Order: sequence, then C-alpha cells, then structure tokens
Amino acid sequence: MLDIKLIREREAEVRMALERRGAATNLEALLQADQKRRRLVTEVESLKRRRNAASEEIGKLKKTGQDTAARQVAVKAIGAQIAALDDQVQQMDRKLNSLLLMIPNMPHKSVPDGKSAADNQVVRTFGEPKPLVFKPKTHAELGESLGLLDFGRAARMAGAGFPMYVGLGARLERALVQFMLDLHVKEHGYTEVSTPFVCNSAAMTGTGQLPKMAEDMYYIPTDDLYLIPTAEVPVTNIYREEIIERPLPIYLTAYSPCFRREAGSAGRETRGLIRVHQFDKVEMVKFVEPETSYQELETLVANAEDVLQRLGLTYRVLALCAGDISFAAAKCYDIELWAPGQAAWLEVSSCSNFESFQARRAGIRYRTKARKVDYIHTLNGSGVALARLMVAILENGQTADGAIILPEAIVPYMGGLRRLEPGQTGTKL
RNA sequence: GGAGAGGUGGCUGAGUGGCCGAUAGCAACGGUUUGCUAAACCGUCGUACCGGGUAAACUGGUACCGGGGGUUCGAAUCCCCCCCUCUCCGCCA
Repeated sequence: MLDIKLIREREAEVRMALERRGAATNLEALLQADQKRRRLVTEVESLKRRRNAASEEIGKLKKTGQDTAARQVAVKAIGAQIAALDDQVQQMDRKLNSLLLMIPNMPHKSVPDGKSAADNQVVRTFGEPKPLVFKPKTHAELGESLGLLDFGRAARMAGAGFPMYVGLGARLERALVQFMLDLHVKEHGYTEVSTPFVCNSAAMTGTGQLPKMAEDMYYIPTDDLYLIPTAEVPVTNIYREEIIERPLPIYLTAYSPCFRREAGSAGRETRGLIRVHQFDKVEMVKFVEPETSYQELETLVANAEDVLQRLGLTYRVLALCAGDISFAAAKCYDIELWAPGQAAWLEVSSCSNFESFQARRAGIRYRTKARKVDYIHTLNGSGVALARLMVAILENGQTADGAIILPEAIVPYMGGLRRLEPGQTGTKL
C-alpha cells in the first residue's frame, strides 16, 4: 500500500500518478478518514495520559492507607470516555486501512503512458520468428500425438484447465524446472527455497492478491487457506513482519505449482497449455535497498532472459504501460515467447518492482546505513513459467515429420535425449 | 484428534496487580586502552502511532511482553477465546 503520509502531504502528485493507470481512486474519503482518525487519536491519548497519572496517584495514596474511593469513581468516568473513543478510533483505523488496501501502486516515472496492453512498448527482441516451411502444429496436437500430454484424462479427474504430463512430457517438465533452478542458483546468485503451496489471508494481503483478487484464487474454507497463484506469495512473505538485519540484497528462487481460477476468462484460450488452472513456475524474488531497486529490476529481467537465451528461444521484452501494470507494481516488464503453432507471443515472465508497496503491506523492513528502520523494496519475476515454456519448446522444436528437437541446454537434463520422436516417447496410458 | 508444558525486546532469560517498556547475560553500535587478531573498560542500544520542531537532529505523549476480548482506578502479571511451539498418545505419506 501507499504511505498515508505521502498521500496526505503530496496528494496532487499521488493523484496524478494514479490517474496514469486509469484507476478511479477516491483519495478524499481516505484523507477524511485519516484526518478524523488523527483527531480522535490525539483526543483519546490525552485522556489516557490523565488516567495514567490519576491511577498512579491512587496507587501512592493507597500505600499510605488513604481513602481513594472518590478518585476511583472519577477515573472510572474517564475510562468510559476512553472506551468510547477507542471504539471510534478502531472504526476509523479499519476504514482507513480498507481504503488504503484498495489503492494500487503508483507507476514509476519511467513507465510509458497508455491505457491497455496495446500500448505496451517492445523494448527488445531476441531472435526472430522463423517462418516454418511446413504448416506448424499446435503444442496440443504435438503433445497428444507424441504421448507427452493427456488433457482428456486430466479433465476427467479435475475438470478443464488442469493439464497432465505423461512419460517424456513429464520428464521434460521436471528437467526444465531443474535446469532453471540450477541456472539461478549457480550463476545468478539466488538461494533456493521450497515453500508451502498454501498461504493464509494475511500473506495474500501482504503481496497484494487480497483483497482485490479473491475471486481468482482457490480457497479452502475449512482451513482458511488459499492455494498460491504464484510462489511470489510465500517467498515474499518469508520476511513478513520482520526487520531484516542481514546484508542486502537477498535473492531467492523457488519452484512451485501455481493455481489460478482464471475467473472471468471462461472460453478464452481453452485449448492446450496456454491458459490453465494449474501450472509450474520457477520464481525469483529480491529484497533490496530502495536506492538499488531499479537496477535490480534490470538484472532480474536479464536473469529471466538468460533462461530463454540458453534454450535458444525467440522472445521479446515489453515495458508495460501505466494502464496495464498490475495492482501492486510500480514498474513491470513482460517477456513473451514466440509460439509458431499459435502464431502468437506468449507471456512467460512478468518482472516487477513493487518498491515499498508490498513491504508496507507485509511489514518487511530493513536497517538503513544510518541504522534507521525503513521499508525494503521487493521485486519478483518468473524465471520462467513452465506451461507456456513447454508450448514454445514443442512448437518451435517441431520438424516436418512430427518430431521435436530439444534445446541443447536441456539435453543433459533429459539423460542425453535430443529428440522426441513419434512412437519413441510412447508411454501409452 | 486427545493430554500436558510453554510463547517476554536480534538471541538467551528474569519478572504473578502499581516502584515494569520491562532485571541480567550475549550480540550489535560508538569510544578509551593495548604492538596485531583478540581481550578489558565506559557509553549507546525496541517498534508503531499522535503532537511540537524544518518531512533533520531532538523532544512531549500514547500503545505494544503470541493475537483478540474481559475484570480493575491501574494488567506482561488475573479471567475467557483463538493461534503457534514443544513432549507424550492416536492417526498417517
């Protein structure tokens, strides 16, 4: 969330930044609640001061054996006033907090103007979409014909949108996870963590999934827990309500499955692996000092790009416009892979700098060089998302005779296997 | 799931109604001393919010001893509910 003091003191600036998002935000109600809260707090605290002094006095008098009944009655009356005011303060706190939680982050000044995805800017492209000399198949066709994927049986147990990988398909999925984690750990300086795949509402609020995205998550009422939509949630919340005393920056990476209800997207991209309710992902999360967070964003993107470059895939990097960046982000780059079977670019990574937005919600702070406490900056990026990566590998690697040539970098993780051939992969279920 | 024990500042650990925002030790930070690493000694050493002050330094106040309620003139301390940790039992990959 945003700093209430910032909104209070630089309202116009905040309003202008939020308007760039196209978000209708009601700062007036917020500022009113803030003002009222402060007035109440000042009032109730001065009453508490009086009560404390009077109670102390009573204690002293009692020690010397004097009668304090009259004083006690008087203090009790103050207590009643305090209780009433405390109640109001609590109400204002709740109101202010709930308003504050609904306000998105301010886009950084380097974020391009724009209303929608159409206004995003291509920052760079790596490789170029190669025209295939034959009519490319989709990954769904390839996956089913090679026995790598089984959508039908998976749907029978869990419904549409829950894919199943089979035989070498399952192995390739696992190999890619392993490859990416190794790369980030050994070459990019990340520490691997393996976290819970469910989180409570406090954690979800901390990273910004709640309250706005509740409908997009799988929820387990019995335990009051949510399935994570991304490892960003558990990994960022590792330091929830802490003042980090260890040296910064901290780089963490994690594999996790991701669960998304994709509410409101029924009927869109329902075939294959493009939009699914469950997919695997390797996530990168950074905790950094505020002064460095924009440099850190660039290296974060570079780390994600490195995965794709080593796999020899064609991709482009987009700087999202102010109208398209996510709720919690101040700046965001998307990376999209070229998928010839779809004849489309597929988002496989989203790298964001949240500045102190998540840190403020989650209470993640650090000690500055002057030994003051301040909110840290958090960043995260996919490094990268698996289902769509699988799409790109299958569709780009396909040959005229229906085989798949695997990227060189993944061969060691596949036990030396270079090609997926029709018939060869054939674990028939 | 059942029974018991416990949750106090970065850590260890005192504190069972007012003299406690909290003893002590360790760690950390600043300094003194010593020929270095080290040690010794002195000092500093929680966070949030409200107010004063220049959005600094500093300063007045309020709150916080797992979380939430309650009793009381007054709660870390008493009562209730919840969460978590540990031990034993049960169940189980």
